Amino acid sequence: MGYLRIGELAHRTGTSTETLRFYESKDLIVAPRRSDAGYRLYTQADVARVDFIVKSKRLGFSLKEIEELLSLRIERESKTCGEVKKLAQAKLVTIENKLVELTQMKSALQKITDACCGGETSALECTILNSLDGVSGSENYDSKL
Amino acid sequence: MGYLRIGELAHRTGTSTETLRFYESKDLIVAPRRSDAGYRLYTQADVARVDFIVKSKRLGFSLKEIEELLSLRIERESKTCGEVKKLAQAKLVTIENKLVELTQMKSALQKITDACCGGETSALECTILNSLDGVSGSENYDSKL
DNA sequence: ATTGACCTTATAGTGAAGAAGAAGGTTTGT
DNA sequence: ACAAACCTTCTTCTTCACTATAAGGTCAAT
Repeated sequence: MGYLRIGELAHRTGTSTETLRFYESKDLIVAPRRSDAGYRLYTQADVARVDFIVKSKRLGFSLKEIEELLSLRIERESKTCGEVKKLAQAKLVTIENKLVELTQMKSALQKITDACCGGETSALECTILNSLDGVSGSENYDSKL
Repeated sequence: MGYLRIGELAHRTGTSTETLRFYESKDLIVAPRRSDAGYRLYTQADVARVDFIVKSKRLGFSLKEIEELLSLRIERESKTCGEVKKLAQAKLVTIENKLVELTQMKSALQKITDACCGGETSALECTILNSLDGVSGSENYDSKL
């Protein structure tokens, strides 16, 4: 009971059937069992997995990075517990950097909406770059992780 | 004093000269003044602008979206104060959604690093999808903004 | 004055992430 | 029983965001 065909999975996750087959070809989702006619049959676990992929993409992760996140698990004899932990911690740093940058961006936008219309700041100076002054910069980001 | 040529700007922002010319062709950066020989001469403001572009890209914004963010300013007769404010608020919603998702991802990864090695959870169950259970889902995200 | 490291434009090529289409098989409703 | 709406594989096309190459001009040092 409860199997989904590819169209239904696409609908629930806001993707398309082509995209799902593409993800399968890239090993982002595991090849599901098939019906007698050869139709793909998905489960709820697949819905969660695809949701995760969609979300991660919105956050700027590439499919390759998403694969790494999804394969963060202990695989007997292939990956030790410590290795997984190390990888997860590296990803955590990436995410924390993104959080900082997003937060800066948020407060810059808030400054614009708060101050520029009816605020004391001159309207012509209200750009996101002005609002970011003092936080923007190429310092402190390890582009390679 | 203090002008940068394209190579120096590329170096300071972690981009390349080709990328900078490409951004100029896409109107993401304003065509700078030129030297007698036709060399592009950039200022500190350009450094900030490119830094912003690079950062925004890491956060999953497309070049088109970045252009929108950068053009959030009152342009006499083309955009009113209220229009800018409305746009900025829409962007704010997008960013807040990203913040929520990133935060969920962060705590999922923290669960992995905290619980999986030496924790009471069975090592084989330690995947990011398990950690995300209960928060993952395709609910509540306005994909169009 | 010439070498090397810069810069110029223009055009072509690449990789990621799909989207579209062809040709055909399956399932469901009427 | 037959049409509509699914599904299958395979191949080609598109968009985005660069990246590389060609052919040449500039600048600073030796």
